[in-house]
Amino acid sequence: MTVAEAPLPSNSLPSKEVVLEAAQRLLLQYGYAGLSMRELAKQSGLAKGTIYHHFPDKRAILLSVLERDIAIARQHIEAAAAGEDGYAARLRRVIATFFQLQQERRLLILLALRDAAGRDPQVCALLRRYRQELVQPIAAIFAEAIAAGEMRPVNAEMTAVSLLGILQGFVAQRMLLGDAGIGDDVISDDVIGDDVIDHTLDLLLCGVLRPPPPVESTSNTQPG
Amino acid sequence: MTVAEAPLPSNSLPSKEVVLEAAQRLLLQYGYAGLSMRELAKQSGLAKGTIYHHFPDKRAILLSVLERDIAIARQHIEAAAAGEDGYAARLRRVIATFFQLQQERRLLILLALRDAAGRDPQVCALLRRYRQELVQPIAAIFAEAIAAGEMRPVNAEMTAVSLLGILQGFVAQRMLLGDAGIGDDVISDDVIGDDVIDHTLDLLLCGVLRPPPPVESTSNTQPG
Amino acid sequence: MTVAEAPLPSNSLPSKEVVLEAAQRLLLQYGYAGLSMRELAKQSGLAKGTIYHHFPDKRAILLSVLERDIAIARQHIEAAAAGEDGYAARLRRVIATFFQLQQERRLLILLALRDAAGRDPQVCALLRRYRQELVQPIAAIFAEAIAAGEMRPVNAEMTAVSLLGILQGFVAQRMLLGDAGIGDDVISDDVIGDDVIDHTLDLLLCGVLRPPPPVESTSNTQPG
Amino acid sequence: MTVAEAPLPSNSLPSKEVVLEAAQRLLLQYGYAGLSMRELAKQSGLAKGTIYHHFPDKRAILLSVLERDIAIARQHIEAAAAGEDGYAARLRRVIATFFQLQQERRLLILLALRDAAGRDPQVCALLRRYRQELVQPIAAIFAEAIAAGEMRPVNAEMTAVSLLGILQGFVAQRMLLGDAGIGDDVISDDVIGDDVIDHTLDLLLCGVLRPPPPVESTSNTQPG
DNA sequence: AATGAATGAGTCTTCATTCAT
DNA sequence: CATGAATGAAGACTCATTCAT
Repeated sequence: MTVAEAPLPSNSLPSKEVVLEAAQRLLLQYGYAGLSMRELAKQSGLAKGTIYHHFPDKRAILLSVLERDIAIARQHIEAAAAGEDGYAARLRRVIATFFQLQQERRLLILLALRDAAGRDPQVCALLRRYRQELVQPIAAIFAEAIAAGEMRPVNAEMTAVSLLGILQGFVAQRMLLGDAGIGDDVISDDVIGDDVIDHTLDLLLCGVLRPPPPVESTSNTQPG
Repeated sequence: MTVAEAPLPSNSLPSKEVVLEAAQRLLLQYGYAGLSMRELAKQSGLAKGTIYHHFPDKRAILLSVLERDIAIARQHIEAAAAGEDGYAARLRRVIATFFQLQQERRLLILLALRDAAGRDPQVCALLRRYRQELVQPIAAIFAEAIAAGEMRPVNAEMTAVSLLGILQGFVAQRMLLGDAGIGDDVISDDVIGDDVIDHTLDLLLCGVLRPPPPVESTSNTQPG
Repeated sequence: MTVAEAPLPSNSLPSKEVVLEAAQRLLLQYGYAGLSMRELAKQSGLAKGTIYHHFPDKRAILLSVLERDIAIARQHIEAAAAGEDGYAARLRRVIATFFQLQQERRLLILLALRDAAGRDPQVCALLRRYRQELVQPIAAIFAEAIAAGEMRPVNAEMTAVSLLGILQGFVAQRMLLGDAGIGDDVISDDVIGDDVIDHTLDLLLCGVLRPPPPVESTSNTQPG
Repeated sequence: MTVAEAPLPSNSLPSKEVVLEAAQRLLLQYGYAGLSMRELAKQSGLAKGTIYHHFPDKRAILLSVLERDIAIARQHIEAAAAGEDGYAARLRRVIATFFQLQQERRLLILLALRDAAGRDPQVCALLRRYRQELVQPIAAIFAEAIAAGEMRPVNAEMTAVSLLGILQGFVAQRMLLGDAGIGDDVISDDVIGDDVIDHTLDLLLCGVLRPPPPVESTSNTQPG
């Protein structure tokens, strides 16, 4: 433990990181109000007091976890949204990345974090930032495509929010249907399959309506 | 206070209902783990012991609230989804009803209820039922429309889940952006406007892609 | 315990009183900061939670103890200060009463209570009231005597404060010199003797200076 | 910060002194039980561990503060009590010095220190010594004056204790009445005025009783 | 049906203290 | 001489729940 720390980088994470890792897992399972410092200490392998050496209080831990998640999520989503290939391909990457993040890092679901978050303005602000940093790169794709004349002039931001809603909906459904229960210790490995990705992209691009019979007009199918 | 309360049976709700009303509000604000029996008693105007006369424990209260919400939600959504008019009109009613329910009854958001729900199989089962009872009537619309040849042969259930996801996404966004914070005492009265409803229906029906030039073939618009 | 509560009035004190009794003893021993709710519960024979059923928090217990002490102290001191006999006799009663209160009820020493009291404006206010209610009846004696021409025109209130200071000084000395230590479980029974009372009254009345060569008799000025 | 601090040895007090200074302030504010090593470290500008380099434990800090206070107090009071001038003048110096010490050094009030002092025999012994070293030089004045026939044969030690009690009483009153609260950060600068000093000396010397109808002059017995 | 006193395990947090560096 | 990570007991206080009335 004291000698040659280099070869064991995974074992000797700085305590602060260990706490954050455990905290994210527990937050996911029990929510903020249900997160017990005692349990967090146990799972971190540290004494209760030690946690308070690194964080002033429970709330600060939530904020730190959120901050970290925001950074990771933005980085991945932005990378997925970028690219010079077609808009459909970029959207597909975003969708796949979202599901993958959910499985690998268990991030984002924190979007749904509502306990106590509801009362704390600082947490609310972070969640808003969180959402904004996800919405923006996706909205940018739509805006570009619309400008390029490849998409209809829909509201780019609303559309991005809609896409994120769809994705979140599938994630929630999977967690709910998971046989082991939400946030179980044993994380079910079943990824959200390609069928869901295909469906989502297809729906987003084309909608549900029959493509208009290419010969005559069907102009009145559009509402509003 | 004790005498002559009989003549007002309609005004003084049965205690059980009073508790459920208060419980729903508190669950919305603080989540399950954050729901305190003491606070529930105070808000119900009853003694703590009295609550235990009506419910065996805290979990039973959650279950009752969920049951009640399920009934109300199903009833409204089913009514909105029914009708002999066009599919677009029925979908529009569903969308509007969802947002309205959210504002009037504050239901549904419980979909996102995650604390302790994660550990309790009975609560999980209820949430699954909840979701199913919302998805089904919506999926039925899609199935009908597809059978009638008015919609493309998409996966009806996935599409219904997608629609619910979009709706939930907008609700979450509104709560997050509300200046008063999530679950605040003063519930912001701003409904989700017609623009959101229009956008959602339009996106769902038509997708984002440019409609193919109505003269020639549009076979290559579908991705994959 | 349930039947015939009358014959055991000392055993079946209402819990609130039991807590206050124990709290006063512990406050005396350890001060406010040193008062442990756990210890208080143990000494009260109640569970920790039960105490919080009767008092909202630790501070409220201090306030209640102070309130009770104020009432008792005022009542005794006022009774001692009243009377139609000579001023010296009344002062002597006040002095004796103060020492007796100290021994029997262990009150007043709370005058010296300084921990956390220092920070809490409400506690400070109570202590000021405490002091005022002791000072006033004593100062009244001096004021009367001065008006009657039986005492020199000294500042009555300052003189009362001075007398209380002397008394407090002897009490502090006795506690400090007590072989068992301050606030020990075994309360030393040695009262502050008549010699101290005599000394105090003599000093207060006559001062230390040699009386000017007496021309006439002044025999009745000296108590005893 | 680490380099070249040597040339300022007078400005950067030895750490031990810094700790004692901070400790005295905090003891005054919060008492012993309320003194937190964390806060002490912060106010000392040192790490918690460093404090334990200078003192074995918290109790030792209290003892050191007391020792230092005793030395300072004795030195000042003895100097004030000494002198070849009249007894009244020497007493007046003692009284003024006491109040001044209280304001400048905030010492002595520790006399009232009761937390944990009550349980620790060593601390009790120190407090007894403290008191003794204050009482003795004052009692000596009385003893001398009595021997010289300038004062009545009162009990010199009891009288000294009485005087200290009066002084302490005024100090307590000032702290209690101070608008800023006991031990506040902003120490109110208002000294106890000359009126209090005059009153105290007058009362001590002459008592409250009417001086017997003066045949000859006794003008020089009254101070001021 | 309703109450409020009572409980003990639980909450988050701070404590004084140790120790390797 | 100095640090900061670490600790486990203790701090005040809340929890869901029980029960006699």
